[in-house]
Amino acid sequence: MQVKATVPITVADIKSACSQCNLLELCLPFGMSETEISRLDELVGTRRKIKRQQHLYRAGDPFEAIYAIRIGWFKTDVVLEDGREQVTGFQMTGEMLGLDGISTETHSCNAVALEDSEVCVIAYDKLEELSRVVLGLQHQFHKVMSREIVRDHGVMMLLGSMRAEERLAAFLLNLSQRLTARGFSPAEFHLRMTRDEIGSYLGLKLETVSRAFSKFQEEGIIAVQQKHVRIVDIDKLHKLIQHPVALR
Amino acid sequence: MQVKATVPITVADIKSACSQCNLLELCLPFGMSETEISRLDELVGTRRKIKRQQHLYRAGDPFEAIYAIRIGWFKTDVVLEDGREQVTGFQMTGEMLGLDGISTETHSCNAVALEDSEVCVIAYDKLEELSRVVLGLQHQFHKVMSREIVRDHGVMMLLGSMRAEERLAAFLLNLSQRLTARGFSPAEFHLRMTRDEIGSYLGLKLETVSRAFSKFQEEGIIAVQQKHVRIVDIDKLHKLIQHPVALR
DNA sequence: TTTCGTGGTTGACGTGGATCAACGGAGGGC
DNA sequence: GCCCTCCGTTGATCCACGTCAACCACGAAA
Repeated sequence: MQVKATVPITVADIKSACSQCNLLELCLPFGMSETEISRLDELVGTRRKIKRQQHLYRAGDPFEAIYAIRIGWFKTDVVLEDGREQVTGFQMTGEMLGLDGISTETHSCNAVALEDSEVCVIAYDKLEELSRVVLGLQHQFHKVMSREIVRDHGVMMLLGSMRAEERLAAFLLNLSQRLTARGFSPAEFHLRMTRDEIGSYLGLKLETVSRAFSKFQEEGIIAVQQKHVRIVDIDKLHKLIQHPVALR
Repeated sequence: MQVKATVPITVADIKSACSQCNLLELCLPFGMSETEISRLDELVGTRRKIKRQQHLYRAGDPFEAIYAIRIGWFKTDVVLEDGREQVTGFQMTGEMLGLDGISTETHSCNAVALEDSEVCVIAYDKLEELSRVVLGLQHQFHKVMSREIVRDHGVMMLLGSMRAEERLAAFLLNLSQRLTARGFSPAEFHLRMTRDEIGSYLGLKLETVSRAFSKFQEEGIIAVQQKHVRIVDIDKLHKLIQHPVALR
């Protein structure tokens, strides 16, 4: 194992998460001043590695912390008594998990790693405490929660008012946009989730998702092979949503 | 909804909103101490009356305040460029509106009064400021936002995984439960929204909503007449969700 | 290398809810 | 009072997506 240059790894490095982290502009510290961010370092107590398919938390677990994803992908889902599962979101680097737990002090959904991942553990009581003194933190945390609410409304729109192909188009555009913000290619990526999980998220059956992928491919909009997707014609993708196939 | 006896309105009543308000245990001050609540009175600057069908705010409006409903009913919705509308929620007395605006400092949805209504205007900068010193306020505000996220996940479940009759059953049970919490009859109420609006919320067409109402009536689960609903057999309503008609 | 299991694709067919259409009833405005 | 508009109901028909089933691709384990 080689270490970059000759900087010794100290306890400080491990502890001082935020100020050293390259996810600044994607994560909770976004928009905060340098001095504010340096105060955040006391916030992230631990990091936690989660292997693929393992739970970060489960519905019913007592709520203690929220999590910022450092590396990897997660899905969150809720499950009905009869076993029906609804995926409520896919989260990637820099995004927050666990906000659902604040309301009842118990998590109300499951968070599962889609690949080997790592999260920063942010003790909630510490966050409340610190956000009383670090103004930027309070503000940014509220924004993060609000953004989640807005995102959820978008998903409702998708589930309540769009047809299968529009939903998939919206899904792909959303992924592309979030990957771009993280410096990845906007046009080419690997899906971390199965067709079944995409279907659950989009309110469709996996066969319908698969057929929509194939249709897009036939029409020269994307190139798919299993989990690998390349967006060939992003305009067409946009138009699919703006001008639905059937005028209704 | 019945109106409480007519108490003369004084200036004190108007200014000292929270400590005098009978919505304490439903609204933002929930769980706060008496001294904490008395500090909230400086928070609610104004009240605002909104007539039926009028907007409290519109998508695109600059965000300045959140709102607590004192009297009345609202719906929130998002509208796509092509005109498709998705109702994202129905809000009643004691519930909060405007949380969507925090993330971008611009409202992302419309809030429309379903009947003549009145809200408490809570300036957001004041809220942030005060929640730094009043611990209970900070905590409660976070809970309110988190609860909204959890509620949204429930709607996703509904839209993504339930069939038409289950959706309507879940909707009616949810209304019943919220009305009960406000001291109204759990079994008999007036809907403030049209079939079309219910349909938009539930991801169904108004005809489907109407048919589901009729079906429930035939089966002796409810009695409906236009907007008046009486739940006759609440157990059957619960079972409709727990044991969906078709085993799948 | 083969086998096995999981995940993805594709076709044939069924159906729940959308669409189209006609009508009836309630309530507000005058 | 009457009109007019909006809203709700119900029936007939259609179609987007679900269901069922067969098969294929890929990666891990043996």
